[in-house]
Amino acid sequence: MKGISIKDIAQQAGVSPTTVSFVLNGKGKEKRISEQVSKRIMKIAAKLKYKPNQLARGLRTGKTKTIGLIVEDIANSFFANVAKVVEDEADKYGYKVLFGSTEDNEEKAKGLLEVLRYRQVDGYIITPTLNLDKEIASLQKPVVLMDRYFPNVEDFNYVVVDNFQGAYTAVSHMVDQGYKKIAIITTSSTQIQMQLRLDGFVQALKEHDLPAGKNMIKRLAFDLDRPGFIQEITKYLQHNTDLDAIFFATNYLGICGIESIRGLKLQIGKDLGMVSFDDHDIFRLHSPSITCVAQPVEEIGRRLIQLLIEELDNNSVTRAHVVLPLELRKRESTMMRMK
Amino acid sequence: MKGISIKDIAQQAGVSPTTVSFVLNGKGKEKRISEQVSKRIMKIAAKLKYKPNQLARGLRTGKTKTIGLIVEDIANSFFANVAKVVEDEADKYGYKVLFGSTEDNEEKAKGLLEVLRYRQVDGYIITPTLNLDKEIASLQKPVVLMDRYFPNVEDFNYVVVDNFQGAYTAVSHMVDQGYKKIAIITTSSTQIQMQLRLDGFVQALKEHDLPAGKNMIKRLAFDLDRPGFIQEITKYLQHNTDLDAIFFATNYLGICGIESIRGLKLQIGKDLGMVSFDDHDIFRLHSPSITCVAQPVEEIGRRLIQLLIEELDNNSVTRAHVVLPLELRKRESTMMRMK
DNA sequence: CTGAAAGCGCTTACAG
DNA sequence: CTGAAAGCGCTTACAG
Repeated sequence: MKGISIKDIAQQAGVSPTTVSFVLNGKGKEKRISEQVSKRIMKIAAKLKYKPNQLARGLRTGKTKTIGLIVEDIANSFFANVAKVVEDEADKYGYKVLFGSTEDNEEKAKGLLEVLRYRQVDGYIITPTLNLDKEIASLQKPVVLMDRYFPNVEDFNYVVVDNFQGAYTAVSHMVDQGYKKIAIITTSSTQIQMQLRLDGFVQALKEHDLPAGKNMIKRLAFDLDRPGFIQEITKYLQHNTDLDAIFFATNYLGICGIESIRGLKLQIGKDLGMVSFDDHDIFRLHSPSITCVAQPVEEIGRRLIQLLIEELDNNSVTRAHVVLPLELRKRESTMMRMK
Repeated sequence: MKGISIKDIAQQAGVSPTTVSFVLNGKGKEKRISEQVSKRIMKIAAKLKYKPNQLARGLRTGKTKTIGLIVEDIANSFFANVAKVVEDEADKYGYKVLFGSTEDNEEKAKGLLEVLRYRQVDGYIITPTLNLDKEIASLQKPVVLMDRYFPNVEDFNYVVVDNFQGAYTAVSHMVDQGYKKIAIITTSSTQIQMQLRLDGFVQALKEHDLPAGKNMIKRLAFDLDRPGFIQEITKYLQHNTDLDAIFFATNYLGICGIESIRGLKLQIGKDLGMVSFDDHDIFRLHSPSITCVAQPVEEIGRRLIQLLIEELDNNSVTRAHVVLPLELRKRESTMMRMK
């Protein structure tokens, strides 16, 4: 059970632990340890397969080389894909990732922050829930927000996508394709990313002089389960038979939307056009395939780590607000309008 | 930056750090600390929002309350879903999860083990790559394997599914549905879980007196990317036009299979039946929907943590080999045979 | 060129 | 009933 410690090496090399520490941390030259001694120490360390105890090091230095990643739901493909990139990128800098899912629940998020805090993580990547700004501000460590941010708080780094532009682009594309009565199905969340998607939707309708009244906007409680979403969407579609296209504000709404529309025996693209926010394997493979505005997952992950590492390494406190564009992926669900 | 330590509380309470430690660890009674003192300490700790430094505690006790989770690919929906359950379950016992993806690459896996080891994780859940048994055996901490195991090594706990039965069931179902020339598309991996799926496939064919020759088995290099898989599958199908059904041995092969078959303008279910190992949102939503044998993700996650915690808490060293059944989900891809 | 010593924040065996 | 002290394995300011 007991591992090799610096003491063991010191003993075998006939020097002090101090010297071993210097050499192993590459400070041999700086501290003017003789070549001989350095080599001897290195050799012994290698032979014994010495691995520094990160706990002890962390306790002493205050650095754990660990990043806390808080997402909404690690099982959701968007977050899982970002997590993968984050993991890879963090690894390049010697950091490991502790993760947790909030389910977008405030209390769960606070619990996660608390746990990560007393595990002394060096920095955080956080998909915040509502009202989490105070908690985050008290973290005293580098933080980068993802997916959403606090519109009233300038003081956090973040990497998000241009939700307004994404929604606007999606809806304009539908208009170009000949759809005229376009509704949005979104969640009841008042968070900024959802608000901006709604704003982009409304703006696009207005600019094209299309009806943008209340019944073109359907908000669903975001704590429903899949059958609940499907039921609600189905009901809405049944009561609004004059619609000719739907913009779904998240990928899971889009997926539930497909099931709802098919349940009603309507043909996607022909009877009812659709675009979803956020891509998903399903959208590419479904027939008809589903048009979407896709998030640049790779770049999101890379920028998150890049910002975090910058602050971690340089101790610089630059505030960066990164807003990445979305990409419209035109597919069959908006290509089959019979006009 | 500096947090509240046990010393601060001791000072304010006018007692020693020892006493504070006893009280805060619920050993007040056992150590016969007076009610008065205990209450005073608790109150001060609460007021100061004291959080024990896990690093220091870990250094002293050798326990970090951290589990290392090594999967093949956290972005793959199966592993992402298991990770979610593992996270939730671990949380119930006060454990956090450090994760990493191996890409089924031996060297990457070894690197991960090394990192987790010197971060002193208390236990491991590992999706092993080939030849990782020596490394794992040297871990000196509780380990539970998932998804696959080492057939020659009895000494590890594991939670897997009954791959043989799953493949056998899938193929038998196809036979029942009237398909007669059934091929398997699998990877070139020689790992046990893939071998058993192949064995189950062959066994089912033999029992039904169906051709089970070499050209009914297509193995693909597992390091191909998506277009590579699609190209290879397409080529295989073009050269074997007499097949009437395919069993795909993993969900990503199934997904690529859908694309390949559609690229060839064949109708799934009618021209070519298909079943995939492992369910996926896509299979449920695709039209036609895709029959699969599904893994019990929830139960896998629960059993993994249960086994690990058992060993962690009781220090018991029971060897448990859990083999869970798969569930055949009959869908349209095996329902449309014209006979 | 090298080392003794202090200290990070805990826990626990020992002493009284 | 309570506390002084040692120690987990490191790093680093200080001394020589």
